[in-house]
Amino acid sequence: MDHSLLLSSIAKHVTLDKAEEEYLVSLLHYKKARRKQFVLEEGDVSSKIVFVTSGCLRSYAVDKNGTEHVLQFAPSGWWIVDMRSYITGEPARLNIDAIEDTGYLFFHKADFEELNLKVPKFERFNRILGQNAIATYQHRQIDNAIFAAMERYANFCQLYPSLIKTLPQKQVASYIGVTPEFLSKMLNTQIVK
Amino acid sequence: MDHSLLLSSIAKHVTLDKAEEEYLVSLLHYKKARRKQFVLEEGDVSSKIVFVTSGCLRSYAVDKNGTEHVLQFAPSGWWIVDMRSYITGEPARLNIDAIEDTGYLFFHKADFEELNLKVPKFERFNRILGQNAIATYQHRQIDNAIFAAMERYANFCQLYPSLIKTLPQKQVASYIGVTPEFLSKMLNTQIVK
DNA sequence: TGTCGCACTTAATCTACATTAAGTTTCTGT
DNA sequence: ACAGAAACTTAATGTAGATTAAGTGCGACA
Repeated sequence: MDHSLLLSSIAKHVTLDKAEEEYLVSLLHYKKARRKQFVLEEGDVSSKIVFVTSGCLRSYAVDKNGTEHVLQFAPSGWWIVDMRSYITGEPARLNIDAIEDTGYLFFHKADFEELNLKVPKFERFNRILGQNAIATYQHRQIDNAIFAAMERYANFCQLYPSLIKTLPQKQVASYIGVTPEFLSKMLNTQIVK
Repeated sequence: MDHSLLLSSIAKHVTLDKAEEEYLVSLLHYKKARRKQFVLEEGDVSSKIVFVTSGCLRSYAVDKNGTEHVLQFAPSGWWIVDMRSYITGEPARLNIDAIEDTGYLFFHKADFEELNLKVPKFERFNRILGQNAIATYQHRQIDNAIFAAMERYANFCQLYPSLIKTLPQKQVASYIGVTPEFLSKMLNTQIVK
């Protein structure tokens, strides 16, 4: 289990001392998920906070026809959780699974909360992380509200230049909110890029 | 200027002592906005964090045809900000204006940051507030992805039972992501509620 | 106290994107 | 190395919701 990515991501915002780092690391768990394996299934409680170290996870919701709608990709360095379920203990509405073989670190809820109480700098980090997440959600919401499918695709390419190369097209379609058929047509009809 | 709503909303999550409360209050400013007045205009920098005490604000983005898309309503007790602009100092993509005459408290960015550094309990409050906001954004995103317009309307009625009575229908239409014409037709065609 | 603007309605027409279906290609597991 | 399953494509048809346009009712301000 390699914590360096997590620690360096924390170090961008706060400076933990040796003891704090060791304490943090002592609460950390590591797991692997093979391609297509679930990290969280809709209906279960999201009782972990997950940080991806290798590979890629995705979160998605399923509509009444069974169609999947991707909300987020989490390549290495990203956090992922069903936040409502985490906070309230209600069953999750999101599924989280692995797009490719993935390694991830996680905190159990009780440990994460304790860490916030005992290490104020960690709480600061999480306050800042929360603000950044809000900024990201607001922008996604604006983009979805004011842009047509083609522009959302262009946005996606800019936002995830690395993912666009490795991700199956149908995952991208699901993220930008169109069917794979429509995305295919769009890309082969219009002169793009 | 009345801080009681803000203080009681903080008190739900952390217990500030007298000195901390006084310090917080000393950094607080109060303003009124008349109906239709801007609190933030697209292109300006969102350098305040706003907490509504009376009336109602809204945030919205404008598409290339000039159509407004409401992202959030902020009745009393709610916070509102263009978070990316607040964090980075970039120009805001959101407009924030008053739906009716509104009173609001706000922190300047420098004061808000200082308060977080000096009062760890305030930072805890903001960490929790951030988590709650993320939960809300995730749910809105799921709803938009998997529900049709009529279901989004029903959701809205459940989520904002007070607003649905006072808000002009066109604002509701803009929030749920349809035209006023289509919402009107939907409500008068289908047997609702 | 009237009128001007704005919220709301109705209805015809239009369009971005969905659905269905069938065929081709490219992975993936054994 | 091969079989089956995915991913991708193409194209015909379908539909939720947009656009345009015209008209009604009401609340605010001169």
